[in-house]
Amino acid sequence: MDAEADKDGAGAEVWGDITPDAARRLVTAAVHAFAERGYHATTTRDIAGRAGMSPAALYIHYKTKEELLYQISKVGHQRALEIVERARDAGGTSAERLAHAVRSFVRWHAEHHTTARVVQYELGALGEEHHAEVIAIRKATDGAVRAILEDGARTGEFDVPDVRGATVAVLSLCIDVARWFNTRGRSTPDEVGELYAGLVLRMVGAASR
Amino acid sequence: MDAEADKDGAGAEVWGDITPDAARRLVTAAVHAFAERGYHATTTRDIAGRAGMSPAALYIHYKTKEELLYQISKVGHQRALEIVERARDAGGTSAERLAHAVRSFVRWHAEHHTTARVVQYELGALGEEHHAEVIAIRKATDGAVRAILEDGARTGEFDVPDVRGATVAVLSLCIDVARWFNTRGRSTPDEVGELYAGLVLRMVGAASR
DNA sequence: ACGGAGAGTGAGCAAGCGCTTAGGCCCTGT
DNA sequence: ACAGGGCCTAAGCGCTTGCTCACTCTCCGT
Repeated sequence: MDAEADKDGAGAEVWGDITPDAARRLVTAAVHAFAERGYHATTTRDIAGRAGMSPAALYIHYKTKEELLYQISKVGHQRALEIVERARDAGGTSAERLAHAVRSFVRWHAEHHTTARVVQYELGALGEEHHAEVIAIRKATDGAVRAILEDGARTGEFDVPDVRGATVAVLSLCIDVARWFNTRGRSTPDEVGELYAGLVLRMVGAASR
Repeated sequence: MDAEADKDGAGAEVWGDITPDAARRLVTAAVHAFAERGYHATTTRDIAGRAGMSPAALYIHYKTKEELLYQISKVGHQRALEIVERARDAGGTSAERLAHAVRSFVRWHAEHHTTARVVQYELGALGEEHHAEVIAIRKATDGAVRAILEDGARTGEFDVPDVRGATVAVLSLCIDVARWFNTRGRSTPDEVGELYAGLVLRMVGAASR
């Protein structure tokens, strides 16, 4: 837990290391615009305007509008993958690792719900090659969660007859947080993460231990 | 279970009673186009083309492209609401009613995943008034699920400390089916409904009874 | 002092957008 | 026989879109 306090979920600890300054402003502007209206309803003029520059300036830093989406989608997917891989490779019981995965994955989707919304719901707007690249990262994420569930099922720690189906359900539950979460709601990202970790442990039959 | 066999989920038992014939063809064409590419990326020419008519013909049956989305969104939301209300008002224990709700709600989202995708993920493209109308239906859906959970929590049938949070999680899990389900996948709508009903019962602590 | 690279702008192009208009075909009631 | 409404099309209007171009400004090494 380092420096954050990111009011709207599209902030520094995700895009902080992009240079030059104008390129970073463009990315965060695009994240907000894409999350609010969707990729296709966002104009390059809108992005440039939010970043405080003229429409033409966008093309100095990015070749096309789609490349801007690609940058957001790729980095976002990589961050999400790192989170579940860290949980998969952590120590402890399968239940602890699953709880860790859900807690941090959900917290990321809530905290960065603006970015996450673009990452999870705008990938259909990517070009063919970029789309395939992102799908590969998603498969790895799916694999990491499934690995935890398989471990727990094998050791008898979980009661999961359909590992593949349960994997889909767990990921589904977490991803959908990006759709409904908003900062003006009742719960904090930490609270949602904690609640969801508990719900998922019950789902896989690990709560009574 | 009446006449169905709806190959792609945008079919007869949802839009079958729209007249005249051309209007129905336009709606189903729009459902497919919106689900595939999203509302903003779909052109009126594309919709008309899929329906086998000229672009201008669209405006004989619908005032605007947005009104087409509104029709789809409103009818779809109403159908979804009916499903959970029927489960809420059914007889049996809270667990039976919850299982019924999840099973049929999930099955609907899987069977009509094309329609459901538009219903669940394109409502942001609606105009202000239409959006408000649809949000009201969604609140009613949320209320119906919460009512079942509250019943079970009051009678001690469920173990749910946070009813509001659990309601969000249950609905979230069901809705997200529309995003990932496809007919070329491993599971049928019935199978996913059954699996999810079981997972949700465990989530609310009702499985061990 | 000054040439060249990097970063930015104002104007605007070609294409595509949602939607309208003028007119034609065909069915129906009288 | 024929007026009138319902349904449809070809053509196209006004506008916005993603993106480009010619150009300017500022900074920096020599």
